[in-house]
Amino acid sequence: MDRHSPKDTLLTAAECASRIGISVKALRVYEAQGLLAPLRTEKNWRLYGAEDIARLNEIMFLKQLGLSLSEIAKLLSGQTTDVSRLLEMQETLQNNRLEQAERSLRLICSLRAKCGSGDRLSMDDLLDLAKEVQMSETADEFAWKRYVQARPRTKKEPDSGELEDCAGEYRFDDGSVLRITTARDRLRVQLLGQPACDLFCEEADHYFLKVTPAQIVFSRNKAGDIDGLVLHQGGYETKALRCETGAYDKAERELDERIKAKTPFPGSEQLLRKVIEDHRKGQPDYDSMSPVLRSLAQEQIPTVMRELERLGAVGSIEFRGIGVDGFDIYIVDFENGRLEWGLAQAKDGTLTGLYLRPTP
DNA sequence: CTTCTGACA
DNA sequence: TGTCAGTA
Repeated sequence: MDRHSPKDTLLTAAECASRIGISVKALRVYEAQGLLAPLRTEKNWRLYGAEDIARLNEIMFLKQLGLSLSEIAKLLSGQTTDVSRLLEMQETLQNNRLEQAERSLRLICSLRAKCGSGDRLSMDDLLDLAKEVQMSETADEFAWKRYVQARPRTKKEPDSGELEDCAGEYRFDDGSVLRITTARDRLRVQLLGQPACDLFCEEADHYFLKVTPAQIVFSRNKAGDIDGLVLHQGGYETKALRCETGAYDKAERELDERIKAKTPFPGSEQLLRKVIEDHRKGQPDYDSMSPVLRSLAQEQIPTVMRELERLGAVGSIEFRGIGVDGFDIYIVDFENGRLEWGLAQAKDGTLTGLYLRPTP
């Protein structure tokens, strides 16, 4: 079957290379690595069509994230390029870089001002600076992990007995519990306060969700028994260890009691005030957040700052109750309006969830 | 004059 | 990846 419609322009290797700004050699190397498969003329000349250029975009995107050609080959094998998925990743990557650059620039400017006025930089200043540099280095890693996580997957029949092996309860470092159950021919995953989701097998011990780009990879001990799992979601990899059965039910009962008794997390109102003021200043305490929330908060900060500026000072805060997902819900009155805020904390006090929305 | 492959840096 | 040789 012809992959190209008649009106598609086909480019020779030289044209293709010069229009993109790479070398013909590079094109040949990509092809040798199995990344590209352009058409050929009778004389065996390469012809690049739109699909090949799309693939080339994908290759160059992954390359700029620091992946080697062989890693890219593994990632792309058997997949055809999904341009809209690629564009979405490009957009979030560049937005992240933009925000990262602005953060770095703000810090650098303030430190330069300090230097210029003759002050010596403090230990904290230098540590902050180093951390900032480190963050901009690792930021790209999230981008390709997210890309890998968003990759389309095809399901396969799991080996017999594997589903039963995986079923059980698992606890994350922050204390939250995840339950894996078998249902007919598949696994289901349940996180407290959230609806159960079907899991689909991709390969042995590797499962994926269809409702959201996320995967669960089970790990086995030397005896071959499942002893934990890693949740891949939102660019993050979070590990959980198998725990005693009943932990999930216990956590569920505790949550039910909290909901009935309307008991907020200890000190959560005070925490909310601090969170709001930190956001107003544009300096949320990222260290007290879970990694997933941290990246969300970093993406949202410009929007939230604008909103808080519009709303003005905080007036009264009223506790509304506990949501089914365990969030403490507050109605916050500001000078110029009111908002519903929700926040969730892990047992160790880490902020794991945060949202704000107009009051219904 | 150009591309292609394969070798070597 | 760049470059070079020997072809088609």
